[in-house]
Amino acid sequence: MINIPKGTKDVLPEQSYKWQYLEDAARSVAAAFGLKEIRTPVFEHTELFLRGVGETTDVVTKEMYTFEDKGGRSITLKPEGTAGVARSFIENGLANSPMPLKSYYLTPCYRYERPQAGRLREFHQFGIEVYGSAQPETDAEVIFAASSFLNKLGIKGARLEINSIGCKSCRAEYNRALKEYFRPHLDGMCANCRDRFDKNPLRIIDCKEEACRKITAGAPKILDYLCPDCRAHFESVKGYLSALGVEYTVNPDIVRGLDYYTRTVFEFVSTAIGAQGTVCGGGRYDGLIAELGGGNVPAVGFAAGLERLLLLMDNTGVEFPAPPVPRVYVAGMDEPTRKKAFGIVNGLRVKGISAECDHMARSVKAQFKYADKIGAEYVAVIGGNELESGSCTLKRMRDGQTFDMPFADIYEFLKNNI
RNA sequence: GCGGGCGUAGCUCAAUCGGUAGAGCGCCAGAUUGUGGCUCUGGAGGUAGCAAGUUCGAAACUUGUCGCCCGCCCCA
Repeated sequence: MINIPKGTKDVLPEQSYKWQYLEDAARSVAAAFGLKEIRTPVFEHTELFLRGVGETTDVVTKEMYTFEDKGGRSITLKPEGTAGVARSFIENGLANSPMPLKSYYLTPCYRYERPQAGRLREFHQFGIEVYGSAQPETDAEVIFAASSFLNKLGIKGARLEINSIGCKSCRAEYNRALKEYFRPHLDGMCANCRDRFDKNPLRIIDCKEEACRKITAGAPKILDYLCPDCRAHFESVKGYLSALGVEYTVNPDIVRGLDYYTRTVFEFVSTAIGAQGTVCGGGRYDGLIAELGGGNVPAVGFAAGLERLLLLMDNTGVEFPAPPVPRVYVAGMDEPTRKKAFGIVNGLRVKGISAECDHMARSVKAQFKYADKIGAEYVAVIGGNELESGSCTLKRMRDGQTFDMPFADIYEFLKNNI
């Protein structure tokens, strides 16, 4: 027996309607916000993620699915969606399209991690990317789009937390301040953070180790080190959010684990799905396009984890719309009547009505049971009498009411009886 | 990469002290000749994750291994 690879999940026929619901919601929100879909490959050159996501990040150093292809190229399955979109933006000269360029994606992503609640090795993201605008209202719009998406899904238990981690220049100053603060405490901190001290002191803020958290509590806050421009930008973003009635809390400890973020960062978090509470995360990444060899193009975006959203919805009792059912089941009895039922059903299908008939050589009674199980709205039986008269009775399963009509009228009847 | 928990039917789970495997749900068929849900009857379905070991005897005890789940880390 060969089983599914660790950290992956099958979406079975009985569950797939939930995924379709999520995806439909994503597409409809995207459409309303003027975002167009962009599809990029599932794998890219490894180099793209090294430069885009950041060589010191955990994602890059220990979580990527990297392999050499038969041509000797180093290839990596995308661990996130942004780098590929940025690459495509540059490669296709999209900087020459009318700005801002507003795009979204639905894609699987791959990270080699130990699976747990809300964390898989293959997972799916809905993300949006807006290129070209450095305006604070764009940040607010992106956050509002995320919020609208969650609302559309009926998700209530996700709290919005925002922060600003500044631009290159204020971050440099902040890093200096952090080092100054942490240096005398280094001995009491975890090995990980001692390592971060040199490579990326900002990341220490994010540490969950008890000892480190105590020390971090007194550390300087990035918000106190923002340059005037970044400060004004952050204030403006908050102002636009308030204008839209979006509730948020400023959490100065949000750092984000991907190196490309600048200025605004945000997360929608929930406590209802276990330890992996971030259901949607994003922010601004003004330096990414330049980092990847493109021009100086600012950008904002977010990514939402579809598995986590599904978990959250299931755990908080959010109702999914019922999956579609066959409008009608047509039963036959013997060779000629089964053939007639088969013809009627397929004729309806061609006209866009979902219809079903027997495939198991079952008795009429068993066909009824089956029709009931699959939720058919109406059932018709074609026997000798019906074949002769050219008409039949549709039985409405919900209440048992019956409707007589010629075969030829079934389509009209179903079309009008929603 | 590190910790903890758990592996018995498709699913959820039982089985006293070690005595040779069960229930509910689901699936299939039937309960007078052409009609669902409720009920009743019957049926199919198990290499007890796998492999060693202890024992007259292992689903149960021991070890190893694989898998899953949860947490750390990280992140969506």
